[in-house]
Amino acid sequence: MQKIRTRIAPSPTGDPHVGTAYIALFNRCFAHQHGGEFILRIEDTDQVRSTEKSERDILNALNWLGLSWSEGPDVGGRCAPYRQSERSALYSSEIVKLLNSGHAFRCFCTADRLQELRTRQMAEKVSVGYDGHCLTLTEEQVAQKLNDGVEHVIRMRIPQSGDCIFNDMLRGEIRINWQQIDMQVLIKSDGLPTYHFANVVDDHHMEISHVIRGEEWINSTPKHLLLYQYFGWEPPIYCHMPLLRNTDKSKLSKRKNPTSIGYYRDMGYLPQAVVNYLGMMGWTMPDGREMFSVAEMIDHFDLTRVSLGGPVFDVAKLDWLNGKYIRETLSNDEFMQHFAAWAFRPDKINDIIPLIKDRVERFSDVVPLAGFFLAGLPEINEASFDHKKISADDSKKILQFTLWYLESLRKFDRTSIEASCMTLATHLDIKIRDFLFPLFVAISGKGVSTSVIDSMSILGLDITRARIRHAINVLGGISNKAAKELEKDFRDFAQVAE
RNA sequence: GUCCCCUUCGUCUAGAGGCCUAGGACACCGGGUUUUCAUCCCGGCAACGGGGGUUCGAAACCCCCAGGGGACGCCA
Repeated sequence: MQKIRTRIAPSPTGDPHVGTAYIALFNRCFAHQHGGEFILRIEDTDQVRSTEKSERDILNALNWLGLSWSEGPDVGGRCAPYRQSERSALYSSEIVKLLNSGHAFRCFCTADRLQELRTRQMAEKVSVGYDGHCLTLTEEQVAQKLNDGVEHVIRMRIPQSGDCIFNDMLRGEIRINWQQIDMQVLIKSDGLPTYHFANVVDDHHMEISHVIRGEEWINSTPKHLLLYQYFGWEPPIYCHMPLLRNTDKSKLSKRKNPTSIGYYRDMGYLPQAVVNYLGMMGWTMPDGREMFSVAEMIDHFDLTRVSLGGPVFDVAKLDWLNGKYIRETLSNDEFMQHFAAWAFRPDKINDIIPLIKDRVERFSDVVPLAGFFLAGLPEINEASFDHKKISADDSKKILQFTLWYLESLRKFDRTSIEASCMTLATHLDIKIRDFLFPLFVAISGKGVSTSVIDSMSILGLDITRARIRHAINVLGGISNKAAKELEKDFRDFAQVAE
């Protein structure tokens, strides 16, 4: 039997997401249970959004959770490189095969034409997709355009009729009509492959035997299968996992939930508790045990026993589990060590000391002054926001705008946070000291504390976001209607600011 | 809108046609232990989306409907 190899293929375009960890966990368990290998590949074909920092953060986060891999960009391996941006030569040589066999074609359509086409299809209520315009080009026309250096992409051909039938490990037979499938772009005009192309080429060359991924990919599986067929390669076995959900059942998102693994680390969760919790999303130990390690999970794992209803990520249950781990698995000594390592991270403490030193007369002043750096959500209520100039509604608006603005920052540091607050205060025509008041309350729990801008940069975006959101909720939250108006306001402002 | 996937307590889930009067856990409520609180222990509340079949028998199999979710990018 072929060796089992699975992979996690994150895209370094944002914070390390718990959904990534969830899929990584199941891939790793499946591979290891069968004596196979679990590898990590970075899918950074989006030049605009991919960042080195994000890649670093994702690797760190997965390592923190103990979800290690045997091959990857950091550890190498026989299929190196493991970063798609370093595999361009391979994609270039592979795409030529499809071009030569006629399974792929060059498309010179402009973004404008495509947009117009999409709009028309929407209006006519037919399914949207590429109309095959460039398929009619003669060889001479194509040669001419290439000669003229016209920007273009490469698309794949799709059968006109019939069904694509494939088997999903969990869901059985899935049948999708080819007419539903668009002539997917394989190579973008920047010369880099799209996910669909790079993914298939790499999975083949990296000998991936089982593709375990989120169910959001079901509809594009026909394209992937077709590529395997065009190349004459044997496709992997597919397994589409259910998606983690918000409380309202929508796909887990940072707008509604803390989704960053960094948040759980900074809030003082134990990595083994977080992984354990992810392991009980869609899966249970055969004996019903709820507390188990990854090693125990691997011993008893059965991928086909995954249940398909999208599990709601319930922080309350995670809290219970984490408490259980702290109480039942840590000795007093281990508790001390873990707590100290968490609370006194040198980088963090080094930044905090200068903020409090001038304000301290005795060491006993430190906790009242800096305790909020180590706390979760501050204990605040509506009255905490009483202010002679800033109303509760003003506070909500300031908090929400700040949150949106901070989330759009490429870099979350002192300087950019300060600049953001200044810009927003000016725009809202509020004095900066008044503007910062609700932020002081949201972040430190009090109207007076160490510099709130420094505090936010030390706490990091994950915790800052959670506290600001908590403050908005304490103030009664924002109704859908109000949110719409605020969003419009903010968009107008953001345009001016740019 | 089109297509695809899904559907057991509020939430995570057990359930492979008779062991189901549907089990466990979180949350919630009540009680006990504890100088308080928490922990811990005991108890309670609470679900098979609806309708048709198949079968001696359906939570489980089939069909229809409804609801939820996802996809429809030169994002992944």
